[in-house]
Amino acid sequence: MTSSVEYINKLRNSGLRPTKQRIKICEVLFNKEVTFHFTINDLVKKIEKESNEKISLATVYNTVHAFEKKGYLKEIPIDSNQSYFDTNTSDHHHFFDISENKLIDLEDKDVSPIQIQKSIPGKKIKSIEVLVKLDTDNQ
Amino acid sequence: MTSSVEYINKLRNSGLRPTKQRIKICEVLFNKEVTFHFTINDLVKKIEKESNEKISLATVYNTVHAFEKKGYLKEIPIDSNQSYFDTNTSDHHHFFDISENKLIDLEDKDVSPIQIQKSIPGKKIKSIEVLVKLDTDNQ
DNA sequence: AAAATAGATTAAAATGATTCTAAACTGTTG
DNA sequence: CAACAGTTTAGAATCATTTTAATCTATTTT
Repeated sequence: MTSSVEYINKLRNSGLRPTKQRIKICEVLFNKEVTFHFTINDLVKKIEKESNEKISLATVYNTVHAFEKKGYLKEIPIDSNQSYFDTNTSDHHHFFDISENKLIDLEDKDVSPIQIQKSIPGKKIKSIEVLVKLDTDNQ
Repeated sequence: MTSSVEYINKLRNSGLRPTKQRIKICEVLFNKEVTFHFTINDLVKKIEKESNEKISLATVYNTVHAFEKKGYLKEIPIDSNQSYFDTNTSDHHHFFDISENKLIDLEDKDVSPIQIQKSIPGKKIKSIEVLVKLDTDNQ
C-alpha cells in the first residue's frame, strides 16, 4: 500500500510525471502509518535528512501544491506566518498549541457535531474546520 | 460612545500614547456601529480615503498589533497570504467566501454549540473557532 | 518656558516565505 | 538520433511584514 505504484498514481492523478524527486517527496509524505503536520521548511529538512539529497524548494512547493489541489494534502489555516499542511486529509479538527507552535489532531469523537444554520444564496459549504487554540495552563 | 476619550483609553490601555496618527486609526476602526473585517492593506486604503492623510505602514502595523494583543482586535486565521482582522472581538465564527476572498460573521445562533471532549495536560483552551469555507454553488 | 528625555513617526532597508524565470536536463516519441 | 514536452534548479523577483536609524513630538523636569 505504500508502494511506489501508489506514489506514481498520486503523482499522475495530480497531473505530474513521476520523477525521482517527486517520488522522494512522496516517500517522505506518504510512507508512514501515521499522518503528520508540516510546513514546507519541515518537509525540506525531512527530505534532506532521510535521503541525503537536496531537492530544490521550487520543486517541493510545486509538488505540495499539486497534491493539495488534488486533495492528497490539506492546508490548515493557523496564522499568516507560514502554511501548515496535514497528510491526514480526512475531515477533522485541530488543537493548536500556541506555546509550542504545534498542531494536534482532534478525532471526530472529540468534537460535538457541528451544524450551520445559516446559508448564503449561490454558495455551498466546502469545509467546516474547528481550530482550538491551547495555551499553557498557569494557575 | 465613539468619542475621542474612548480611543484615548484604548490606546493607553494598549500601552500606546494617543497621537494624531493613532487617533485617526481608531476613528477608522472603531467609529462605526457595525464591525468589519480587514487586512492591513484595506485599512491603509480606508485611512487614506477617509482622511487624505498618509500614515506610515510601520505605524499601522504597530497599532494594529498592540490592539490585537490587548483584545481590541481579533486576528482570523484564513490562509497564509495575508492577516485578516476583525473589529468584532466577541467569540464568534466565520464563513469565508473563497471566490470573493471575503469573511462573513456567523452569529452564535447559527452554529450548534461546540464541545471538546479531549484535553491536553498542562494546557487550557484559549479559543474555539469555526471556519466554514464557502464555494460557488455550480449545479 | 526651555531643556531634557522618553516615546513616536517615518522612509527605507531587511527579512522571510513564496513564486517566477530562464537555462540546463531528462525522458519519451516519431 | 532528433525533436519535443515536461522537469529541475539556482537564483531573482515579489509581497507582506518587521526592523532600523534618523528625525520629530509630547511630556516632565527644572
